[in-house]
Amino acid sequence: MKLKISEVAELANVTKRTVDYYTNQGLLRAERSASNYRYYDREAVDQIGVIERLKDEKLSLAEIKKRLKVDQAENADIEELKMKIQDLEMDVSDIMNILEKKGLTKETIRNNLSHESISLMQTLLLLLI
Amino acid sequence: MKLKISEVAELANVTKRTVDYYTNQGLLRAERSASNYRYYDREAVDQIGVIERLKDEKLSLAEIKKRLKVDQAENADIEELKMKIQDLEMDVSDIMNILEKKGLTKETIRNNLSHESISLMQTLLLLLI
DNA sequence: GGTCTTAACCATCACGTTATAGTTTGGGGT
DNA sequence: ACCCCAAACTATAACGTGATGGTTAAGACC
Repeated sequence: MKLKISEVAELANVTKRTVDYYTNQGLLRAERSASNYRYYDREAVDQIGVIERLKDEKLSLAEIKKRLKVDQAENADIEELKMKIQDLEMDVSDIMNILEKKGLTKETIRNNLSHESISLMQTLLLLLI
Repeated sequence: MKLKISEVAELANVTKRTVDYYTNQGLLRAERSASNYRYYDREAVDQIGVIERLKDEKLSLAEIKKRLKVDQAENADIEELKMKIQDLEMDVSDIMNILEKKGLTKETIRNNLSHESISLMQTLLLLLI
């Protein structure tokens, strides 16, 4: 039998809000009923235990999520990477097209691009060149 | 002169958290400094006033956002650009995540990334920095 | 005027909280 | 057994909160 959010929360010794948050962040998976209720299976309780332990080791939820993804998706990394890079190429050329057609300013662009993204791109280029 | 978040908040009679939230939800636009600080122009203060008034009429922020978007539909280009750039950001961070997780080599990456794409990214960065 | 320190500020994370609106369920009556 | 209802549960929105880790700006000192 599947568990509702408060049952999961109690069994895992966390609050409902925590289960809610983890679910929204994609660290926990839940079925949805027709009425949009979440239903978890028992495995979720253990999963929360793992998450809490990793948190004690100062990992952020984002990092924990990555680690969990690795455990479960182990493989198709390079295929994924290939596809991501294709997407990236398309995005970049789209952007450049827009930049050429419209006379948008440097500021307009920078205001819409997060600084993390810029530094990520820089890092990527540094790795490659 | 541009305003910082707490200045906007005080002038508009809302909390910083509210300004933060509206900004994240895309109801308010802010420039970002190199250090990632948000800088608003005074128009933002009035904008918040409009939002609060619409909230009194029981509109949700999502609905308010749509209404504001219509008002400034002239900015379709920028919206398009924004979305493209968001896609780009996601792609880049995805790629970096994979790069961090796996010990993929420079060669593996370069083999999957076209030469044109690299130079496009370089151009983009040159425009911005 | 330059440098150095420190208090005040800022961004983000990981939830907490309150309000609203919809859902499920254990009775109670018939 | 079937219908009705209130109590308990649920999802989501819109912030609030405390911790953490950077940033900026205003003096103090040289």
